[in-house]
Amino acid sequence: MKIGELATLTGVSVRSLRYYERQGLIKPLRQDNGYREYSPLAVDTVETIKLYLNLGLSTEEIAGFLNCVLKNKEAFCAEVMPLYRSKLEEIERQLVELNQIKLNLQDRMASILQEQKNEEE
Amino acid sequence: MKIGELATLTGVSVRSLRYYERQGLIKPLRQDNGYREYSPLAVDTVETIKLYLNLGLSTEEIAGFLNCVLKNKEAFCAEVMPLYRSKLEEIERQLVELNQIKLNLQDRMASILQEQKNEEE
DNA sequence: CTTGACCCTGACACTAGTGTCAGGGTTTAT
DNA sequence: ATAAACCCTGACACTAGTGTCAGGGTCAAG
Repeated sequence: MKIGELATLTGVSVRSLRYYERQGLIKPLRQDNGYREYSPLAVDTVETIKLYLNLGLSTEEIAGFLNCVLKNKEAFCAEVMPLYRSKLEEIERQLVELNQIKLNLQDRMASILQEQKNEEE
Repeated sequence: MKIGELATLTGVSVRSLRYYERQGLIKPLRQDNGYREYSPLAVDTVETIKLYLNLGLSTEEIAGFLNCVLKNKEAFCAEVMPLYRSKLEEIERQLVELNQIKLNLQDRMASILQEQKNEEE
């Protein structure tokens, strides 16, 4: 199939499909006229890419194990687990940071409200 | 004082001080030789900028109320509260999203571990 | 045989703050 | 008077994925 068809089937833009190719995630054949020719399996590949992107992995990270997970169970691919671990740590760091900001914001909002209440008297 | 001195006093890089100026946050005078000349009050200004940056506000947002909060109590500046509210909402959206990713990651990690345990048998 | 829909590559823009370099001027202390 | 340390502006890089445009080729239906 051609790129537009794959885009429609997967909900991923043509632009992004070309980007994934450049990142080494998917390697379509080429027709004589230069058009990309995707196998029907490419739909699975793209769905898999979407799944990992939604887990916060980058295309570069995904490139490191995509071939493996397309052919095997995830548990078989040794690259995956360390990546999940470090990604989880990263997420947790971000959660801590965001929660701190949230608390600070709430403190300051409470102070303002209190201040305004005092003014009214 | 000159920019290097202000940088040392505040812990903010010279580069960033120039950036804050371009963003309209601070307006030093100029000496005859073109050097920026900061008043001692600039230290407070920069500390205030740091405080708001740490709350997740952008330089552009800070520019909208910095003059006011430098001269008044924060509660006096009407621009601040709506900004805090929308920033808090944004933070909460991000927290939800990150927590979802975290749960998904943990699920997948658990699946892999379970799978590997099954393999051992 | 022409029009519209599709495809190609390459490139710039965007976020937002910071690092860093080039190329050049000034000041301060030796 | 020279070297070190400081200042100036302007510009590119970086993240990471996507939008979008330019300029051009291809294909299918009328």
